[in-house]
Amino acid sequence: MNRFLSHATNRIDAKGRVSVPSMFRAVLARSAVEELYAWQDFVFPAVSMAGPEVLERFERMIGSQDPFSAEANKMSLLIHGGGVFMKLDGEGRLLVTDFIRDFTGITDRVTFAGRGDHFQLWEPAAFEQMQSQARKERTAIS
Amino acid sequence: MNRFLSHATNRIDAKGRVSVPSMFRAVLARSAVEELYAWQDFVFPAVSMAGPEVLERFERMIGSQDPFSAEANKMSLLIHGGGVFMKLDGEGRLLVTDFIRDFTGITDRVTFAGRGDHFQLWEPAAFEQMQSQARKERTAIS
DNA sequence: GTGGTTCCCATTGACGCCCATGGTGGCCCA
DNA sequence: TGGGCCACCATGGGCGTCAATGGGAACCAC
Repeated sequence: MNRFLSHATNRIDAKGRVSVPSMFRAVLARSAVEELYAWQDFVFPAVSMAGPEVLERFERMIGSQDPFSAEANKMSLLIHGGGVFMKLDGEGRLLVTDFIRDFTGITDRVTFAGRGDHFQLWEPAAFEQMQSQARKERTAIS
Repeated sequence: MNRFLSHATNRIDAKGRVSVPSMFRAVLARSAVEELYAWQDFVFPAVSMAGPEVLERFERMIGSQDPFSAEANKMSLLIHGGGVFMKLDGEGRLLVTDFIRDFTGITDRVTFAGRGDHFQLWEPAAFEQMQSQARKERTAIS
């Protein structure tokens, strides 16, 4: 099963690096992903990461629209302006840049959360809160 | 991946220069772009930049239209009248001219935003605001 | 000349690449 | 089943390189 599952919280070191959980790195390795596409989530204060094929999927969505429309322009503002390629160092760590910090509120610890075909970086408290919130709403439904 | 991605904010120095993020310069170098074509975005208060091939693409679009139509006329006004060539100095900086300042409202800092096949210069607060607005409107994406 | 550019060079801090260490869990073997 | 060994993962830090920024001086145009 090649999915991103579960969640874990790791510490950011003095140089601003954090280890990606080995479980997630294993999924990436199986898909032979070298470079990660990271984007600022469209709903939550979290940064999502996956292989470059996700970006291509997003770009196909834009491609189906009038390239000069305000709609396509705004969408590109999010997936291009709000996205970036990242790569891990030799030890499987990534640098927590301002691009990530400003959007998520992350300071010294990161919660990695699996989301199936991608995973996300959260500020630990924000993740806690979002998760219990989702649980509440879910029980209301059923 | 040869795309303009992500966003970053740099300071304008006393001479009115600003460094183009190295990530973007790398993309330009890979395409062997020497001279940049800059134009005013059709929707937002931002100045876009890319290699000259983008101008040629625009011109082909005009060429395929009735040369006496109001559409072709307006288009030419935007891409020719609203466009200019620029080049970077030895350190990869560009001069922030009045052409750029007047249209974008940029004063002392510039936010560079990747847009796939080109990148843009924004007044930092305006970018921030536009992006978060786009995010609110487009929650349907993911 | 005067103002605005362009071409160099200097500085400082950030980042990439490597190697080191400690802690934990799994596994093997007696 | 208890002990011990080993592999792997998270984390720390050194050091060389590069990017972003600042500023001097030559150069050009009006």
